[in-house]
Amino acid sequence: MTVLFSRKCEYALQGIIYLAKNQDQGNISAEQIARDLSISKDFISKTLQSLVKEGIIRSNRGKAGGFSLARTPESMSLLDIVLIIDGNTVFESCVLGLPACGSESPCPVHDQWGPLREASRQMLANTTVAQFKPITLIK
Amino acid sequence: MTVLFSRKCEYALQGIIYLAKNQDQGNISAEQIARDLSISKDFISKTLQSLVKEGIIRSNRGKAGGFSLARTPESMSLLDIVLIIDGNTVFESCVLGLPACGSESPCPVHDQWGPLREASRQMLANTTVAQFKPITLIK
DNA sequence: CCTTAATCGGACAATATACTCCGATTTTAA
DNA sequence: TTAAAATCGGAGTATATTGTCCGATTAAGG
Repeated sequence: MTVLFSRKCEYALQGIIYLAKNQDQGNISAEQIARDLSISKDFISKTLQSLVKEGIIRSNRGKAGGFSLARTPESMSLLDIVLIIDGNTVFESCVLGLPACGSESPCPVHDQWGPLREASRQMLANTTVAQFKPITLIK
Repeated sequence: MTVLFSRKCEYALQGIIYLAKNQDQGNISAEQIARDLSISKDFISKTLQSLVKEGIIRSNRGKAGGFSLARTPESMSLLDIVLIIDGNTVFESCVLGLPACGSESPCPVHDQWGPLREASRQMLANTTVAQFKPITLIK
């Protein structure tokens, strides 16, 4: 099991953080990202393509092509990426999977989970990709 | 994607809550549980067998057999069940999946996620199966 | 114009999770 | 003793996720 997000989502986050860290290099190939982050080139490539479709990053084909940010890293929150890749079901449904749980007939942890979920959401919404620039991505 | 726990874990929680609610009936068959919770008989059966192995619930074969709680519902926390089925990786590793993240070199959300994770854990640890007795499980 | 290097897209393979089937065993009770 | 009803265990199937392969397309540069 992943902690909270899918593997694909985790890679998307790592990839976009990598692009922010190396923003000055211009286009960065999937090959380079894959090598430095120790993940599959084809998989990170596919994942980044999803972000391209949403306009979060840009891609250029051909020689000297690659990926680059489409906006400033300061304007991209982690939540933006999470919502694109995993959607927002994490922030909805009952944490215990109880079908009848809801505000009208809450389960015993419903009212406790709500604030925790909201705090997680805020944490992701208030953290920008730019804040990861000084962070080491590799082990 | 499930919210936080595997489907199997969610079923285990629902199953054990069902047993607590109907504790006075003695042995309860997987068939009855499956029917009332609208989940597969074979799957809930397998899932409950995991809990039997851990001594959380009891099982009896043969006619009039079925499952029943091995301890009082007041003494069983949600965390007990979660740890048995899903383990505690949810309460460890970096929420973003960053390989290098840890207390010595934390990612930007590391210090925020820690308390949230701990609060989730406490929520599960402090909530007993008994508290779900008045809760409706079906939709 | 040709080679090289890159994304793109579709199909495919591998793995993990979710779920099913069925025969063996156990127990109750007629 | 026999039939019914239940778990147990092992194997198998289905589906979703994860990861791979490769040919088509695009662009740069000699």
